[in-house]
Amino acid sequence: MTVRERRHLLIKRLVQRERIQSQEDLVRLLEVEGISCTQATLSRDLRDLNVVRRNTARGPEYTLDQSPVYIDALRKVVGMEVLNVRHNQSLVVIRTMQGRAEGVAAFLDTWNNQHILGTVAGDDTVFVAPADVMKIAELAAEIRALQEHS
Amino acid sequence: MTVRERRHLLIKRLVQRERIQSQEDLVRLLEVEGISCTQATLSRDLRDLNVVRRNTARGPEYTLDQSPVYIDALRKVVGMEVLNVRHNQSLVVIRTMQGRAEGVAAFLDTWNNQHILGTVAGDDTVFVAPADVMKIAELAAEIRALQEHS
DNA sequence: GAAGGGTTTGCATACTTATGCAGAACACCG
DNA sequence: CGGTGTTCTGCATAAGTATGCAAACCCTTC
Repeated sequence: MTVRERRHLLIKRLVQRERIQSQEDLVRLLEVEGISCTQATLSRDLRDLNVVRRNTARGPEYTLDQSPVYIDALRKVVGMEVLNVRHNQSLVVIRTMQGRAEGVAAFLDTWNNQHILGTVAGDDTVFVAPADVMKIAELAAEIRALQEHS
Repeated sequence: MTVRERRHLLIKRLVQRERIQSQEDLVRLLEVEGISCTQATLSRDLRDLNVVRRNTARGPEYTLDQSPVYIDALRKVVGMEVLNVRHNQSLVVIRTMQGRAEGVAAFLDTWNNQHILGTVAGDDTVFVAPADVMKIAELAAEIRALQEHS
């Protein structure tokens, strides 16, 4: 294991456990752990490690960028709840497990898919309004694709 | 609607549709849309709107910070799949809907909860190893709390 | 519509992060 | 080992972001 790899491991740990508000903060924390490097190196490390600087109520804070992880897990879970996906000329209708429609709709709403205008959920049925009725088959296919990941 | 609110709406739209690599980029895009302001104002807006600068393969890029949204949606969905949560002195055992254990475990793994050491999933059962057996009741309670959101 | 109090903004600049470049460290080979 | 190509790092500094302060703006109330 190279110096760089060891440093990366430690950065990942620190970033999850400590509140790090700047790269200089991190330089100091690493120093305490016996690893020394400059801010310039960390700038590159953080880029490579996919660490983002988010703005929390308590000021800036570096954290691992987890959205890609979350969305994958979500797809997995949601995919299992979807029983079938059908559509007519203007609406996609999703049948889900009993009581799961709301959860599936919540996912679709945050999915941020440009083809989705909006959703409404009953108990085991979700209506999805397409942004463009001409692309409705395409949208249905994208939703069906969710099932393939489960 | 105030100038500020209008600008915020537009920022949210732009940030989703365009590739914005710096606040100066955004100043220019807003200008095109007929809204003019300085970088300083945007710095404050982006903080307030919870926009983060992530490092993509194509360089820095501003996007809405969606992890809090995703995690909420996830909790909602996962909460519904959990039937009950019990524990002994060293393990938390979650019973889920048939076939849902894997999804629940995937969530727990990405949940990034310090009390969780690891998980294994069967078909309708998840075993959760606590980081510290002394805090196991606490961990079980946190997992149970997931159900309350659904 | 003037006074008063809170909010928003731009300016100037402090602070923070990113990067070109040159040298150091490393890895691979003969 | 010694040579050679690659990766990594620090330095100096460019590029980008945040912020104190004063002025502008925007409500409310009279």
